[in-house]
Amino acid sequence: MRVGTLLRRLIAEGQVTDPDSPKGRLLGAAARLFRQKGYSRTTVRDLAAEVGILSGSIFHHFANKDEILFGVMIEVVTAMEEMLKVSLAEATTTREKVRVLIDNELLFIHGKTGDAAAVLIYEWRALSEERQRQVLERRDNYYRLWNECLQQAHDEGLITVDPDCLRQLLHGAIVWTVHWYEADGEMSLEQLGEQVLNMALKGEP
Amino acid sequence: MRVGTLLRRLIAEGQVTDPDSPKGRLLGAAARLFRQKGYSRTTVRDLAAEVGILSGSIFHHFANKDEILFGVMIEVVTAMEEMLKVSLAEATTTREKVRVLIDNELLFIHGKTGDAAAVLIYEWRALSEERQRQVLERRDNYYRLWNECLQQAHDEGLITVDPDCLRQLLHGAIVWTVHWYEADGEMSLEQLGEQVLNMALKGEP
Amino acid sequence: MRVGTLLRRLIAEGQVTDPDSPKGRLLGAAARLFRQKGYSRTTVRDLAAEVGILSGSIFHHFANKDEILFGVMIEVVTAMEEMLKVSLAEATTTREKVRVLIDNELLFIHGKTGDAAAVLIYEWRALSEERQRQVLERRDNYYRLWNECLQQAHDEGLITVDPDCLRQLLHGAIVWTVHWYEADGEMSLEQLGEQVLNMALKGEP
Amino acid sequence: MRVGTLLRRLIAEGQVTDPDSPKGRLLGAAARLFRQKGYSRTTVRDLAAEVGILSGSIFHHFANKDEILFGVMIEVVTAMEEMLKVSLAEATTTREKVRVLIDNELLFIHGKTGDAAAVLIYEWRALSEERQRQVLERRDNYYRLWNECLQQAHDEGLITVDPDCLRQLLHGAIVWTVHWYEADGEMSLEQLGEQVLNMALKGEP
DNA sequence: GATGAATGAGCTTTCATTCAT
DNA sequence: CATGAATGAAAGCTCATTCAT
Repeated sequence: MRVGTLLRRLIAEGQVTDPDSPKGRLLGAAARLFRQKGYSRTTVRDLAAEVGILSGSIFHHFANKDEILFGVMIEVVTAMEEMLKVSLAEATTTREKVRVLIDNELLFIHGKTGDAAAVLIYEWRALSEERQRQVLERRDNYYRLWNECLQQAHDEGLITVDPDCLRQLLHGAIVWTVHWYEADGEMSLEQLGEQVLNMALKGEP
Repeated sequence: MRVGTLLRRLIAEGQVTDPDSPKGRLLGAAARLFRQKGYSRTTVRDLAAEVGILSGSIFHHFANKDEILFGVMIEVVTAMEEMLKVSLAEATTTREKVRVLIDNELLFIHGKTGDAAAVLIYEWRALSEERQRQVLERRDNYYRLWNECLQQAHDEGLITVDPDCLRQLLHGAIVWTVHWYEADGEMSLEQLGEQVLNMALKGEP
Repeated sequence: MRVGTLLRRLIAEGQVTDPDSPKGRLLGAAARLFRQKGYSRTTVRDLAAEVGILSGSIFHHFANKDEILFGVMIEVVTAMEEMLKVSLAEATTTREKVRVLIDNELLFIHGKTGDAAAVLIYEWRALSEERQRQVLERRDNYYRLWNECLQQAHDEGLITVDPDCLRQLLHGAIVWTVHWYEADGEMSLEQLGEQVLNMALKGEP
Repeated sequence: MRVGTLLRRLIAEGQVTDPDSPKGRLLGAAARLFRQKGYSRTTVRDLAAEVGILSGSIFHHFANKDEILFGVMIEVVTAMEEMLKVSLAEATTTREKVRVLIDNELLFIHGKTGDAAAVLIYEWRALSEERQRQVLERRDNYYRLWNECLQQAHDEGLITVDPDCLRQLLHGAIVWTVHWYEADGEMSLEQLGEQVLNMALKGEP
């Protein structure tokens, strides 16, 4: 399944905001600016200017700035989890599943949702504690999917190191690609996924 | 050589500020607070309170807030580079050298300089562009050391993937440990280093 | 005559808005909220919410917020004056008339119109100057009725102090009951009226 | 004892702010403006302009606008209570004491503290609930002095009505003078006090 | 009539920075 | 060197009012 297809479903379910609605355009601009300049250096006036409205109008859609950050984060983490579930269900072997873990994350980081994903990772401390808890719930669900999968790989001898430790190391390696990988460079996203998979799995084919 | 020994040398050379001087205490507090709350959410008053002076007095030591952030970053990046140089010189085999790359970075992230290292990584966008350039120079020197070393490992067949790509993946994996590795947990820093090394090098123990 | 009877007449005459009409319900809610929270701390949205419409719709009934405050004030001051006229006409002796002055005011402050009466007294400065003038006219008519009556009482030797001064003192004493008198407490409104009358008239039972 | 003498003592004790200090000048201006335009229609910019500083500087002296209102109120209620205590101690007969109750209040309403006294009375709802409690404590102390005194007058047959009710009626009559009494008019403040005393006490001189 | 998104001026508050003492 | 009051620009947010639907 393609990400686009899933997003349409999530929009229909109300879990993700339609990017063509005023609120959705605001979230998109927020993701872009928060990533570019950081949350606290982005003013609501910047945000408003980006979507062509006035600063006061923002507060028709969000109660405060924190809620915008929350919106960006919760929607992308939701989409990541849902997409991962669907993709894992489509994979047959454990090896394929591990590949799915990696590719799914790379897809969200370097696809259209890249800004939101980067914000989710790098603006964590800027979110109010109460809302951190809500995002955390979702993120834990997502991590659980990783853990189950890597545990299975460990049981089958595909990997030898502690699955929990490996998850964190891989996650770090993938997340960091935000800073250097260029989608339109020499290496395709698939090749990058393969490199990471190689790092994850000892021996092979 | 221990980090402490090196730092004393760098202090003597004026490349790093004596942490017992007023300016040094300020930098230490800045590193801690910038990491904890983020640069823009840390006020100059917070900083002053942390070291027991009043906000106005800070500007006897630094021209502005940006210069404080710069101070934190430039000193840690300098120390990381210098320490890496020394440690690499002490290593004999290429394998050992790769290990040194990893351990050196882990040491800076989880040792006494951890706060500054985290700030270097996560507050990059907060630094003014002109000073970013200055830090970048140093960081490029540091990366060059990694590249040379990994290139050699590649030439010797220790690693098979593109050294540049591997460097970034490893760097990401190591940097991310900031978020999950606990120095006083079950796993020692050395064991962690070994895990990363295993991930880096195909084949043997 | 009862207040209710008079109000029906005033509604028929168009001097007071029917409290069951949308506009009337708005005025009632405004009186309540303006008294409770004060005019400037009551938002047009609060008002709309109270009567179950949306904020924009308010401006079909009133040109602006100031006009709502004016509506509350002018209607209650009108009713107070009209009611006082009727009641004075029904009184025979001067003593009875003074009693009517007092009771009429107490009735408006502690009856159904209490909120509006309190707003009239305590939100004076919030009203635009131009509209203050209009309310002032009515209020002066009302005061004239007091003055005439107290002057008569003075001429008859019922009171000895300056009628104008006495009017203000009594008015103050009555208005302040807003803050402490409880209609469902031990003292009936009539007993309260008697206490005030005693204060007003020297001498006899 | 004169009010000025008492205020000097209270300033020395730190219970009242020196009106010549920056903070004191701010409180004076706040009392004036809050009375004139109402608390919520007075902006901190108005306040700053009134004392010739910039709006930001206000927050060196007060944490927020609410604290300014609190400052105005708590200082005047404190002074009223302290002044009343001293004056009551100087009075010999009960009749004199009742006169002191009245005169003290008139003095605060029409003297230099008049603005603050008016704010205390008319901006009550604008104060945050937590701080209302603190002012309430002081005000209750003040009312207790009234009650004790009027109770004594009742025991001695000077007054016949319920002391508690009388206190409220008198208080209302006095407070309302804010709206009509002019210190530079025909009637002196002493004459006004006498009128109120006459209203309070049956029988006479 | 009612809606509700948008407006835009204006609010309180924050904060890096300055400077006379 | 340290102080701390003052600065002033800019922040997040509020809210009466408008208007196309």
